[in-house]
Amino acid sequence: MDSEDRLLTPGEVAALFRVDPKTVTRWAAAGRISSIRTPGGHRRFRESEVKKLLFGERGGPPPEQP
Amino acid sequence: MDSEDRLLTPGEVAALFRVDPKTVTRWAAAGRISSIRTPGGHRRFRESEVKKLLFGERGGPPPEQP
DNA sequence: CCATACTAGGGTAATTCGGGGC
DNA sequence: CGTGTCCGAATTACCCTAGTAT
Repeated sequence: MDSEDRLLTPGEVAALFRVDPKTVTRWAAAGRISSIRTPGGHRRFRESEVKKLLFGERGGPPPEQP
Repeated sequence: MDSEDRLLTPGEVAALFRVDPKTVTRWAAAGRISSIRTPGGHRRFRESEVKKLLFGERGGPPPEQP
């Protein structure tokens, strides 16, 4: 019952996708990924959303639910 | 109808935004978030205010309204 | 009153933001 | 069209000690 969506920083997401943090920011600006902004203007991304995109939602996601 | 504004500590708010507790304190100092001070000088934040900022953007707020 | 966890404050390093151009 | 890199500016993260909260 862990429905807690951890928030990741642009650098974290960029490291997962092997891209530049700036590219992640572009995805958020293009609306391709949900983004939460801090009062300071920095973006945070949901780990669930990122993981879903990482697996392309197709091919065979890791069965984390025995 | 829950008008109960629970008070959160800087650490709680920081965990929600995935930032450092010091950063939350800085937001209060900058007037970006309402802060209540304890007689000792520690800050407390309203859960309603924090959640409003958390979902101020778009993403998918879980409406827990049974 | 004692003990533990957390917070305030200042200062410095790292990261992120925004736009522009290739 | 999308990505990586440049710049300057802003925001955030981690270091420390002392005081507060429970």
